[in-house]
Amino acid sequence: MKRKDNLSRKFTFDEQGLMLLAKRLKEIRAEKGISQEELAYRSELTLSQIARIETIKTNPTISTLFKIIRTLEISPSELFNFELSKNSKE
Amino acid sequence: MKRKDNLSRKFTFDEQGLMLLAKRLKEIRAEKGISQEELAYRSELTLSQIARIETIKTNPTISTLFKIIRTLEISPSELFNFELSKNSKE
DNA sequence: ATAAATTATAGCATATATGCTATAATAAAA
DNA sequence: TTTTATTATAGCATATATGCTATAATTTAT
Repeated sequence: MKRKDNLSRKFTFDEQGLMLLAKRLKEIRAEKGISQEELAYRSELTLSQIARIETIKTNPTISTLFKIIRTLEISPSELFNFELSKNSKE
Repeated sequence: MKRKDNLSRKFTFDEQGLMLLAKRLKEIRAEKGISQEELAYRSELTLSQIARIETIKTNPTISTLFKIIRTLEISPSELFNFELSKNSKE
């Protein structure tokens, strides 16, 4: 069988960052007064994906976020207007 | 069989945004004088993934970028310090 | 209180991100 | 030029992102 003893292989899921991102997205979406559904529609994403991002159920790709950024007519820096702690592991 | 006529289902790959991101990452990495390999090591990512990002071969997840941001000791806004055109499709 | 709108969950299918391991191609240094 | 370091490619395996479709839960409006 030789399954490759690669059990440690793990993908990243940065809770802290994702949490801050979710918060920021909710804020901006609220400011603009647009529903998840409308954001999804205008961004050509699905409602479920927007909801997943805001509830921290997914680790979105940057392209997905770029779509949202374009729809909200903000600059990337605005969505990422928060700080990460030095080391999430501590 | 009923394969579900879902041939239009497409994932996002925002060339323009990914290109700007790659450029920005290279810039910052150069400023800090750190090699792809060292960045990979310190970020707990692989060299191949860093290279893929810089050569626009992948659409990284935001958590992967957060790891890089932490390693470079910058704020998220610094890596995303660029503008996207209104609509990438035009 | 009830209807309507919005947000959150869920499960399945497919596309893709990432790790891992080599190797190749380039660039920098000797 | 010949090493040496750095960047770029490649292929396979596994984990996960996302679409799609319902439905449930929650919030807001009437």
